[in-house]
Amino acid sequence: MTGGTLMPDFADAAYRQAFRHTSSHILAHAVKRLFPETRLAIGPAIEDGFYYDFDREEPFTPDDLKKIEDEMKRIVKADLPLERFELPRAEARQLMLDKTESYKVELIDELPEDAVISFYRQEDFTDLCAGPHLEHTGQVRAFKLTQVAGAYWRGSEKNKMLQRIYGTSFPDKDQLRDYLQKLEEARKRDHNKLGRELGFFTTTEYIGQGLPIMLPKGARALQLLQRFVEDEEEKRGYLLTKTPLMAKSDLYKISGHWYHYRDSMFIMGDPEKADTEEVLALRPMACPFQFQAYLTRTRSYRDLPIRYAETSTLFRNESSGEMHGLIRLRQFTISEGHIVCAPDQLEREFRASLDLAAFMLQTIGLDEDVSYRFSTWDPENREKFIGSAEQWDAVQATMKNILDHMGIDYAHGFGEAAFYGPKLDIQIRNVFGKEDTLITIQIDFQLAERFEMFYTDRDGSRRHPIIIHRTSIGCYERTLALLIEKYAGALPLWMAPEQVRVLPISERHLEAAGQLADQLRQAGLRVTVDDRDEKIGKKIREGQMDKLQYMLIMGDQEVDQGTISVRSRLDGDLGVMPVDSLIERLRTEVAQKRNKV
RNA sequence: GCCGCUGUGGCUCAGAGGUAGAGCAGCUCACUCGUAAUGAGCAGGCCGUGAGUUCGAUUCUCACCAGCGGCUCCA
Repeated sequence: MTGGTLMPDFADAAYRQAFRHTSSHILAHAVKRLFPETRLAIGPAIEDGFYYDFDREEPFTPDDLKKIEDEMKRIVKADLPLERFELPRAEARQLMLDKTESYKVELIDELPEDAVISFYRQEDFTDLCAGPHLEHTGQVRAFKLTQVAGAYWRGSEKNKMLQRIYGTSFPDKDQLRDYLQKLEEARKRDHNKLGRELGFFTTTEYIGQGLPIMLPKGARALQLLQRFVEDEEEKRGYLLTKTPLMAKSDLYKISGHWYHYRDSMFIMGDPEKADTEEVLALRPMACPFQFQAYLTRTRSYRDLPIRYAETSTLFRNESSGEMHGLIRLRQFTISEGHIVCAPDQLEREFRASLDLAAFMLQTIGLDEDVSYRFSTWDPENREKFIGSAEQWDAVQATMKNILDHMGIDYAHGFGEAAFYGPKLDIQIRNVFGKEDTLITIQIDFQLAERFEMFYTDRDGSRRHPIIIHRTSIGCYERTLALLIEKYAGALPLWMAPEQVRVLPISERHLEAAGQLADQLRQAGLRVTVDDRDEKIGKKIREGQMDKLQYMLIMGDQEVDQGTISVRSRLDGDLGVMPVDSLIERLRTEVAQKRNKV
């Protein structure tokens, strides 16, 4: 390896990064050979591969990708050495100017004064690069270009959109093949495909983007999740509210949404006339509504904390390219709650909120799949946030303190805070590896003041409470999406829309099957009967494809003996058992909310 | 919103400048069946929507709608 001393061990992250980084240079080299007019932007290694951003008038077609891959193969086969060299700033700049690489010139100009400016050269291809790299292009034995996508220069939509070519690479063909195969397997779990196939949800062009129809299976699953969340919150001292889905612009003006969030709001009427006429808007968040509940009477420190919870449906006018399956929607429902508390209660309530979230994740089986992100403001971007720097610094320090006390291992989300305060986001990756926020817990030190929310303290003084905005299970639709992916559509029994299906072997067992179904329903189970005139093999096959956890076979033997033959999705034929034992078994599994993958 | 790809019966997909096929699903009939597909027959499509090019378009062009992968934004 040049510019480093790492052993060629692909399991080592640093080596892997150099490997992928060299791969991106090979990609850029091939592109420059085939399309010399292309300008180079940047080309880093990423988690499972690499990309390179190019500026070229013509879009790269799938055909071009093949040609580029072939050219890359030639570069690999030539086993070109990568040479590192350094240049003083002026010469470095001139080199890139000579090559008309304007993006590289821009990068050089922004390097700090004392930066070492290094380049890597393979044959006639030279790229500004800190390295490190592999020694020869021949080491990249297996690679594949996976897709082309648009990406803004320096990640800002104000800049030109470049073309990004993604690829992945490995030391040998077997590893590449395994990786691509795993990717293929993962895609079979894609909730957006599986969820539709299994009949959880659908969309229609007449209703619109980001507005799914929850079909009976999906609706039932959501209902089960909601009941669970609402019951658990009640146990933990939350008070239920049910607030309107819309309000006058006046409410959002106080909260600041009107000024910080308006582009994402559905507004009925002319927003320009909001100062003189009644203009209603669908709510993008329920916080100001619950604050109105708090304001119905004077509050004492003895009343605090007050924990409000609501299964709240929200509306956000997302841009067209942002909607995705059940992950990003224009109308969605979250387990929203606001805890109004005194400063000395903050840590305890924050911990309790996180404990509740952790309990939820554990119960639905996603606890192993999440990561934490501490999202703070960006002092350079004052338009996006309200409040003073002193306030932000203070509350962020408080929050960091709490998180560190709790020993939470978090990443830092710079500039990712809500406009009114910092957050702890619980992040999860979907089947494509894309990260989204599942749960969020936010500390708000602004809105109580704006809404003139007070409590009377021990000494008789009026103080503003602090507010924790939190979700306990997050957005229900998003959670369902991740559950479908996690369990490949086979939801744990307690939240399965159809828990058991009775399969009569022939027509003469229909009556007994119906009676069994009734008996199971009496025991609180969700049961159907496959009463079609089909062979048992076919019914079982379709039951497996429907991802049923349990199928019950009813034939002569069972009718005679008063037993039932049980087939479980995971363990196959469990043999016959008395109906009472079956009911006991299923009820226990439901009561324990058991998760099996 | 931006870049790219896609859009043929419920689903998976063929197809070609002269107005459409297969498998599965559905329906009917026969079979009454023991742990992942019984057989035969029938029916089902303004080829996403609108405009343009053309003697003629589902096939070519454009716009819109919807779906997908990114970017930006975000629960």
